[in-house]
Amino acid sequence: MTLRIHDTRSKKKRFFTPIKDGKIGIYVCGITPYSPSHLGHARQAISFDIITRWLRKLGYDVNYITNFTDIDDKIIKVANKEGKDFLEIANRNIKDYFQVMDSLNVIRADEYSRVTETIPEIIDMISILIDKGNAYIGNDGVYFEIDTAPEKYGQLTGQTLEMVRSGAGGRVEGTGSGKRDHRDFALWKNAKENEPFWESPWGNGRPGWHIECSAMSLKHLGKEFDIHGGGRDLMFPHHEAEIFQSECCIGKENTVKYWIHNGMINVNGEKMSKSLGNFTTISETFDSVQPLALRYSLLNAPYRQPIEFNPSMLEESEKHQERLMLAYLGGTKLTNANDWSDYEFLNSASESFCNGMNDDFNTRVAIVELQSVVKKLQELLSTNSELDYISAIMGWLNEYAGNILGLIPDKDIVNSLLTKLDSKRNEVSTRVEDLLAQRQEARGQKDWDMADKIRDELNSMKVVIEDGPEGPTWKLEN
RNA sequence: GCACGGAUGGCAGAGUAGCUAUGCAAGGGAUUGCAGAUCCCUGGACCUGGGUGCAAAUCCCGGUCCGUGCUCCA
Repeated sequence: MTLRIHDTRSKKKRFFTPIKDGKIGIYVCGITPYSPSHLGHARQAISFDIITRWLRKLGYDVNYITNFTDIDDKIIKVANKEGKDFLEIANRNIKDYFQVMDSLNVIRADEYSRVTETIPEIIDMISILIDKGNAYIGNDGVYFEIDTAPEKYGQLTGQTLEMVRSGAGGRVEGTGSGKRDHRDFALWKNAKENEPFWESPWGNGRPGWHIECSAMSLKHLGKEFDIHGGGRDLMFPHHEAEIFQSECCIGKENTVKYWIHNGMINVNGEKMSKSLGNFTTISETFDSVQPLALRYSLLNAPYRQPIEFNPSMLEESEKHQERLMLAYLGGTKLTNANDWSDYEFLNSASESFCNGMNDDFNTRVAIVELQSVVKKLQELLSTNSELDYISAIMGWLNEYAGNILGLIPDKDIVNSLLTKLDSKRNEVSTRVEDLLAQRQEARGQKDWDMADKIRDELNSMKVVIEDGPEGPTWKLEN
């Protein structure tokens, strides 16, 4: 089965073929770093992390570019409020972004382009648009004139000029500013007092919201590239504005081959967003859940579906992720990872997994396969037999749960986890074995009160007892 | 209002025509003194009204409800 991708522009799943053989350019709209990252950002980052991981797995040479919009009204607002430089605010939040995304096992993009480092390219692009007659200079900035390319309206959202012209639900902003038409959008905003600015042929100012992505994708990926991504909420106006700017500037249509949009995170049926104030930051979430469990829960639905966020969904993921880790650590202790091609069960799991991923990156289908493989591993571990099979499963897990889904931490972390567990275990081992022997004696005499008392004591040492057919075993709570 | 998308068991969530999704939760069983972990089994769903088909959760039309976008947003 070959890869199919749902393309927002054509509104259907299309078989994927790159523009250039073997190479893929992908640009994803990043964040405006005016506050710490919330779960919506995690969903976006993880969605495209999975997409690039899978494209690479398919053998493509992927160039993954994303950005920080590090100058913007909201950043300025926060900066003024705190009496700090706008870049200090941006950098602080970018630092937070990297920190949480690293712990979510998001592989870093090849480039994190920044608006403040792309000003010359942005100015070039605006100049071209003015020269070509697509943009005009208003009294407070430069604007793109929609009427110069009306056929490009509604490319992603299906809206027509007339619809928006006629009312937009009564929420049309007055032209007010230097705009000729309320649908025109700013390419360059003249600086007001006490605002950061850059020099330009049109006076001191800064870029409008949409132009930076057109300029940055052009700068890093060229005039045409394969995939442009971002959150669903960016379809309009942001991505449609990009289509206007890029296509008019470059003089070509369809400069992006596939448009990919990830779904939103909902809270009580409503989109999580900064403006509604119903957001949970990623680092907050880590107080109650392991980072990889959060990752798991975000992969538990296909990237385009909305995800309803609530505590029980996190609990369930935590359970699954813990089960995966316990089984994985158990296997790691016993044997090394190995090739799995001799095992029919694992081959068919791979096949279903890959079919799911090739069907527009359906991680939910992939996770079902993962669950069945983990179950198999638990089964083998509980009987402690078939080491060859276990090592084949470990190989499978490294590839699919690790490299593709990113649910297994780095080898170093796994090893340190194991040694940490071991050393802790050694620390308490003598004492535990001693108590355990006493408990066994009590149990032999059917002195259940005594036995349970000892068990309570062990529990208070964070030691969990599991009585089995071959006597009790114990482990440390993490 | 307009555009786009969605409606599946208690919950989460796959599935574009015919065959058990899956997981969590629930119930039963194995194991156990109890507990836990693990294993086995069970029940339970396709918003609504029409249509097409031998056959529809799946395709078509109408309705209802919900979400997103139309304003900053991942």
